[in-house]
Amino acid sequence: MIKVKYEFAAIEPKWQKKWEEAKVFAASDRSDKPKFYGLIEFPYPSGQGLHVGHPRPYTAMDIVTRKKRMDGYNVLFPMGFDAFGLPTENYAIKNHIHPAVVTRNNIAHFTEQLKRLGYGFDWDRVVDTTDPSYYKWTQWIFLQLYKKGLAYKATMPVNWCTSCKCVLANEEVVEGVCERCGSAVIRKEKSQWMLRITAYAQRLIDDLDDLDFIERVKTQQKNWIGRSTGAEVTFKATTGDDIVVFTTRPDTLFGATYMVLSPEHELLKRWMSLLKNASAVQDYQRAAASKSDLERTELNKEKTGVCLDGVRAVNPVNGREIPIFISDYVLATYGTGAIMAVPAHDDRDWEFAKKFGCEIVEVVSGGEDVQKAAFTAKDETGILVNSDFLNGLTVKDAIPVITKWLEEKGIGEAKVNYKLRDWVFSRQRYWGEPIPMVYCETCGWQPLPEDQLPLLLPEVESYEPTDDGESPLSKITDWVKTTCPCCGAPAKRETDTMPQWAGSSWYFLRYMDPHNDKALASREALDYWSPVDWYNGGMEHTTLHLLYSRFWHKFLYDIGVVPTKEPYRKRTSHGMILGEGGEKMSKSRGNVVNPDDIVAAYGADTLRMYIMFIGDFEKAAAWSDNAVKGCKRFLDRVWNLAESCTDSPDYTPANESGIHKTIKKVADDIEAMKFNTAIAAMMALVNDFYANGCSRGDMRTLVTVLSPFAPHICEELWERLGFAGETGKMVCEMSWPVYDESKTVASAVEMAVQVQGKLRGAVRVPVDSDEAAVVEAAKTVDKVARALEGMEIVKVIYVKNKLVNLIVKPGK
RNA sequence: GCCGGUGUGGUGGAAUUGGUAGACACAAGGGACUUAAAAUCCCUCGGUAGUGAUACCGUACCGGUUCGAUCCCGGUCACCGGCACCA
Repeated sequence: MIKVKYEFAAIEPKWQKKWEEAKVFAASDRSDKPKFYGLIEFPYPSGQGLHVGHPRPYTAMDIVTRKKRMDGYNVLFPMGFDAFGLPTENYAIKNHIHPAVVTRNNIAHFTEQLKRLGYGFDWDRVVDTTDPSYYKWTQWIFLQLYKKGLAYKATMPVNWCTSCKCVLANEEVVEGVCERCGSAVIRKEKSQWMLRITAYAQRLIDDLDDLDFIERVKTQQKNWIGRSTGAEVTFKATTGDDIVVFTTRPDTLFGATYMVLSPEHELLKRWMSLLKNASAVQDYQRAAASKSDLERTELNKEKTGVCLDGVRAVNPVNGREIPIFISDYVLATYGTGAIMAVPAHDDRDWEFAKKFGCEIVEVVSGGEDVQKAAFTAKDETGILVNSDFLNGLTVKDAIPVITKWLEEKGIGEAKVNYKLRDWVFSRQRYWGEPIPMVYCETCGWQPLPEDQLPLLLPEVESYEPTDDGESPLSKITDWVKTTCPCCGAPAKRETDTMPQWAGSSWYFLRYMDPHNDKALASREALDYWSPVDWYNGGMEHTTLHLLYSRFWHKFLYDIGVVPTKEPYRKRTSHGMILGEGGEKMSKSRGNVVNPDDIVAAYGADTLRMYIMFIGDFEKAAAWSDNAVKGCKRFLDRVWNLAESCTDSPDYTPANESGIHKTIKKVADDIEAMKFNTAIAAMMALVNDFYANGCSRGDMRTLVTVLSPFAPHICEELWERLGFAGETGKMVCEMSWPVYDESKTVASAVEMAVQVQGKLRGAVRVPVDSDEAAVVEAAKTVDKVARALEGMEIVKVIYVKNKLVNLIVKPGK
């Protein structure tokens, strides 16, 4: 047999061209077939081009959708580009090229690279978030949000990235620094457009229950939304003002021995003139304001604060007067920005009380001495003490009693709080969707009439962000100056743009009907394709893109635009591809692998095979150049089989059982995203073909089941073996082969024989042999016979077709 | 600190979720072919002892349940991811 290496460099472009010409991957909007919508996260078209991380999810979903087509589904598998954003803008600034031009070039480069990998995308449905015919609808959705009161302008302390010169959403701040550039994030008072995602907090939690999302995505989203139940309680200040606090432990109200307000609390302004230590209070406020988020959290070891001298509060349950502090361990942005402190039963309050000498009163017994440590258990171990009418109750029972009491007295009520904050939606940058709002001195903020959409980004000379925190658009006076849609008087446009997450929050809807200029998509298309059946993407988007897009979708559902309350039925996630040493790939480490190089050296099919064979799809995996060669070797071996196979259309008897098993195994593994074991099964089958010889019939099935993974070589083999001529179809248009369950089981099985639970040998017996026959056969095995010598069998454990375990004791 | 996950040969990883641990690959070693190299093909490949058949040990560590544990339970350690003063 002559061993040759197949000419992937000629074969791959040939089939890519044929697929494109025949439009085999175009989704049909009308079909009798069931629909399947498979989605991967569309890339940001960066100047560096495709990274080897990209092909992992893309190849996986390409395999899933190719398989679904073979199963008879009408498949939608689209691709697009999430092209607004800072890197393009920064590149444009540096090189004096318009971001739109940069984007166009990058998209062209990405498209070329993606096509070289042989993906079955429907290229007629490409979306680009920076295309005015696309962002018209992003703006339209914003206007609907505004009309329903879910978009509002508010002045508040926001996260400000000192390097990007731009505000960030809470989700974009990671460990106190900017998620993108790693620079320090500070608090800055700014007037911002906000989206009221908090209005959907409960539904975003509840509706997870019915979704087929991997568990860690669900828990991560729930943790991020951070629901907690408790009560809001009003304390009276000695000035007569109300101080409202939120607590999850209303049962400990009798143990509240002081209060703490956040340094930003608004009552402080009102009280300032009454305070004898006003200057110390103001110093503390200033110090807290100038701290970055990072400093504020880093310094969490040592509590700081100032006691107000001149105003005190009254505990409403026992009438005791208690001091009020300000401290930055109380956050302005959570609950009411004020707390009642119960040092006996809260670690933070305890620590603060020790430092400032506050009284520590035990109100829940069952723990250690509360003077030595806080007792925080919320379970049945604690019994209320020193708490008047609550005494003797468990914590669990006391909570409803005290809550009811507070409600009856009109000083409190049950309350649910969320960690989730409203979404800061303005960015002071150029390369984003303009926010379609106009400010009029007399009418206030007015939405742009929908017939004026899209509101186009104007041409500017400089995209440079400004140091004063204004968007570059603010300098385009011609564009800023407009008239009020309401009264016609001179007015100004909003000059901030939308964050990158805007366009990606609804793109999957546009794929359903990408060229519609009357609506974001037609009702028929939405009804037919919704929801996305399977969405694969990165874990890093769990609390950003995935949460935002669920929110927008729920809103669109509420206003009757989309037919489903959730956008995605199933969500899976892939692990990262690391560099050769197991470290993250980066230019500075010099361990970046360029997919183009791999395609040039080994072909796209080899890259696809390797990236799927590399390991567990959900886990991170380190790149290995050597292991790539193993996959190339496998494809060469498949190629060479076609030269040597017999003409028989039937399965070779020795291969038959293996073929049936492999058809089933590969199908099951694709569904479970266990691509590595699917490939292992095909490798084992090919090893059998080499050992047993193979027929044209064997090859027909092998090529068919391998085709979703390595589509180019399989099309070529399909043609060369004559199947293209016989069927008039490409292999990607064929049906998935059927397997015969009865033939997946061999006629004889090897069963393990154990004595006292220890493996002593194996017997080959007919399938489904009964216990007695197997035991008799087992006794003839040398090692078993030796172990049974002088023993009496007292018990037999028999597992059909698996093993037999003989339990013995010394005989006579 | 809280939540979630992982720990298996020299390496990546399998094991139908309680039933023969190490499939399939990579690397390594030996051999064949070759003037030579590459490629290809064949053999070995968890550890210890033994020429050998074989025996014992072995899935991070300690213990438990079971005829039988990589899998279940309790405890310990290590690493990874998320959240982090959220009242």
